[in-house]
Amino acid sequence: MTNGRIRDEAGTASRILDVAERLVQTCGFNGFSYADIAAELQISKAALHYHFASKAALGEALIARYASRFMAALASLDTADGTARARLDSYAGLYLQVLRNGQMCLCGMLAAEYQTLPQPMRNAVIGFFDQNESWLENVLEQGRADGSLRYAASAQDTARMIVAGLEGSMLVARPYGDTARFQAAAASLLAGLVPPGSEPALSSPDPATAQPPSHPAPAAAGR
Amino acid sequence: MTNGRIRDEAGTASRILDVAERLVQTCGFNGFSYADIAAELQISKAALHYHFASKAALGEALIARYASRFMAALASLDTADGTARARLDSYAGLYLQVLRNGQMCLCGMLAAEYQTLPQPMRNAVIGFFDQNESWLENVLEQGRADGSLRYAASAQDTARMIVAGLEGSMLVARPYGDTARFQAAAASLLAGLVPPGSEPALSSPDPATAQPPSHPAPAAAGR
DNA sequence: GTACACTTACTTACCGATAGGTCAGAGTCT
DNA sequence: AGACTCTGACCTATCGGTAAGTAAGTGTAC
Repeated sequence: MTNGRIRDEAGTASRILDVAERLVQTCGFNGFSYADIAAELQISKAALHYHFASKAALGEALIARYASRFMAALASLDTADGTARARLDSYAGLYLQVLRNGQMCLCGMLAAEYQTLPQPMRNAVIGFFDQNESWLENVLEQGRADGSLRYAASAQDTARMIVAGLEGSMLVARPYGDTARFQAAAASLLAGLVPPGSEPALSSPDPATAQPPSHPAPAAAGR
Repeated sequence: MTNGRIRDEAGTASRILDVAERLVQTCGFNGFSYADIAAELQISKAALHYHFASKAALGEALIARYASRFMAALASLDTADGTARARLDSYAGLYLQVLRNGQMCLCGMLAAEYQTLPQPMRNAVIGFFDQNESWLENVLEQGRADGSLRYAASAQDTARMIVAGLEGSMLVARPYGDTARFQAAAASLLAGLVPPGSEPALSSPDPATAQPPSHPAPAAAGR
């Protein structure tokens, strides 16, 4: 009612992005087709091409939106008060949220498929990691200042280690369908950054509430 | 001359595995086709189906051979004397060797594509990680005994953190085409496991010999 | 030792399904 | 009328996989 849209007020383009994003994060960029999106949205493949001329263009839009949202989430972490260490935990929590949906980080997935991606997508993936890294560098330096974090290597190397460690924790935990696995790995990872005599970093998986590993059949639907 | 083979003494099946392995580690299981292998070996696609009835069967054989070789490498690390810490460094070195070829760990790549894999391949991927984890657990416990390693969490959680951290370091470093990035992340990762007042873990990248990042064009050929 | 049966390791030709993509036009809104 | 959004029909290329055939080697009987 707010506007004259026929279909949905959500906007077809953004609904396409929603579906495509989920598919990439679940099956990879080479693991789905325009037909899959069209079927799910019950529109024609040609309609997809109207909104996104090519799959490569869709991919670019996908990364752009994902990165913009992710950076917005990081900016919102910056406004909340608390130690750098707390922000680092929240950062890991962002990854956990994605994994809870049975999904991989969009850019982590695309990093695996990097060699098969068109150049503009490659650049965007690199850009995403660069932005994460520089945000983390900032947090790490603040953590060194406020005493909530302690690390021997440079802030840059440590930031790279954190990005890599969290991406890898998602990558490996997802096949097991076990978020506790991610939490344990992440906690163990960040434990190396905590001054001695401090409480554990990321909340360790509570055996009472943690979902048990669903080894044969993880969350998301296969194909 | 040793036998009556016409083609090559290497054996067609193993040459198929060689090419397929490289393709999976570079482009992913969904990123190459039987035609790619056939073209490279200059044989027909049907010949591939003679040796491996389906792509799924090829994938299973691929993981089996990769895992068997990897475990053999781990066993050989066990025979060499030295601290647990040294074996941990060598373990990270195995990953580095793969990355130097511009490749991802086979099972790390397949973990990303997990949702699209046939069930037997899924089981094999899980098995690979389980084997790595238990080998690492062993090393970690020995390291605690011989005093060369120190970690707060359980050996199991720490082992999972190491697998995840190294896989993630490969995943992220590869798009940058920069092995130094991997080395820095791995060193920073393992630094958390080293008793205070000890030399750094994995040899940090030497600025003199390290290859510079090849941002626009990494090593392997695109498609 | 040579004829015959059988196996191995392929090839050529082809299949139906699906991939990403194009194009002319129809329906709807302002 | 014109812009916007979308459909149906269609295109070519490629996907994994199959059927039938063949050249060369192996094993066995006589």
